[in-house]
Amino acid sequence: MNSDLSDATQALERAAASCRERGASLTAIRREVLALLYRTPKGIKAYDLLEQMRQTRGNASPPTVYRALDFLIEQGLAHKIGRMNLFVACRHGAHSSPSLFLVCPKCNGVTELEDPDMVTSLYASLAATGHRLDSPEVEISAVCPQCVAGREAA
Amino acid sequence: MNSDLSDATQALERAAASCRERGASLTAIRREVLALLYRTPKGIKAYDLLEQMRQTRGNASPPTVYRALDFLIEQGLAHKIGRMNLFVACRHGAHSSPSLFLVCPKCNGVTELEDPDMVTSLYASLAATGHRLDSPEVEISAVCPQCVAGREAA
DNA sequence: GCAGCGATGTTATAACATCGCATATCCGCC
DNA sequence: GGCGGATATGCGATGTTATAACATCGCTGC
Ligand SMILES: [Zn+2]
Ligand SMILES: [Zn+2]
Ligand SMILES: [Zn+2]
Ligand SMILES: [Zn+2]
Repeated sequence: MNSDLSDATQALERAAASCRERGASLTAIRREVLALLYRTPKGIKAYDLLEQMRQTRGNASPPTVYRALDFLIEQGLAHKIGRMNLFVACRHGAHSSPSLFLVCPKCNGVTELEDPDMVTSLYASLAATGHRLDSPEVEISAVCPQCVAGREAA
Repeated sequence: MNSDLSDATQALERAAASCRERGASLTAIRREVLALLYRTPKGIKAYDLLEQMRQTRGNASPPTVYRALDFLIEQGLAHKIGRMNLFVACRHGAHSSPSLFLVCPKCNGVTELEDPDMVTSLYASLAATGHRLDSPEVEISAVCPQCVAGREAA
């Protein structure tokens, strides 16, 4: 049975609720963008997103999608992978602990990984040099399991 | 006394030697770009680099600098910080172990940090999910010591 | 009504990066 | 010296990613 759809719907409703709690609102545009992000778990580029948007909203323009993305990132609902100019939905409602973003150089897929031990070690390293961790996004280039196996997924 | 200059000169000569070992050649353009990277340890953008280049080489164009940067990155002499579209010289001749790149969101400065413990922990995390580390560049957003102290360096 | 405000529409442009093809330079070989 | 391939550079155009600037809409409170 089709649980993906209802999963996505539930996730959208949770997202809307968490925005409301913070006094922000998940408007129709933002909701559509977030839904598209949910549909492409490996990440999507802003202009591909724009193209998708235009299918239901002919007048969508770059600011339309960038504004929605900025909002979603502010709300912790999405992340940007700078290395690849790729945007992904956050897999963890709203996480306080940083995530590792594993970017596969073969298939360009992104995997979000939470790992408390890593983060502990990370904090220690940074503290030792006087730095303070700022964002929840740590980008790492790492070949994904599929591509390690040689299957070179799309 | 002015040891920066001779340091940079030495570094350039080491770089040239390591290129030669690999059958590559550090040509005049590439050498100039690398020298500019050495002069801006916090990282520099491609088009700022281009502007600098034009002061001594009026006909420099975007491909001029991007080609040189690609070469330097291939040779392990420079790194790209995807998050910021910033390029930095590698602080470690040619390093096999990955580095952490701490990008300060206040001053946009980049610090390259080698930390074996972190890397060990990182390998463990990745192996646990079937990933294999690919590139020597791990990007982390972290406020630098100067900015932690509130000095908001340029 | 009508200010105040957040969101959106719209146009243009800034900023970053690559392509394609011609020319030049180097180097080993005849 | 002359040739041929590989590498490097010049140069114009183009492609890709992101933001600036300004107008407008729709709601809420007064
Ligand atoms: Zn997340
Ligand atoms: Zn992959
Ligand atoms: Zn390095
Ligand atoms: Zn700083």
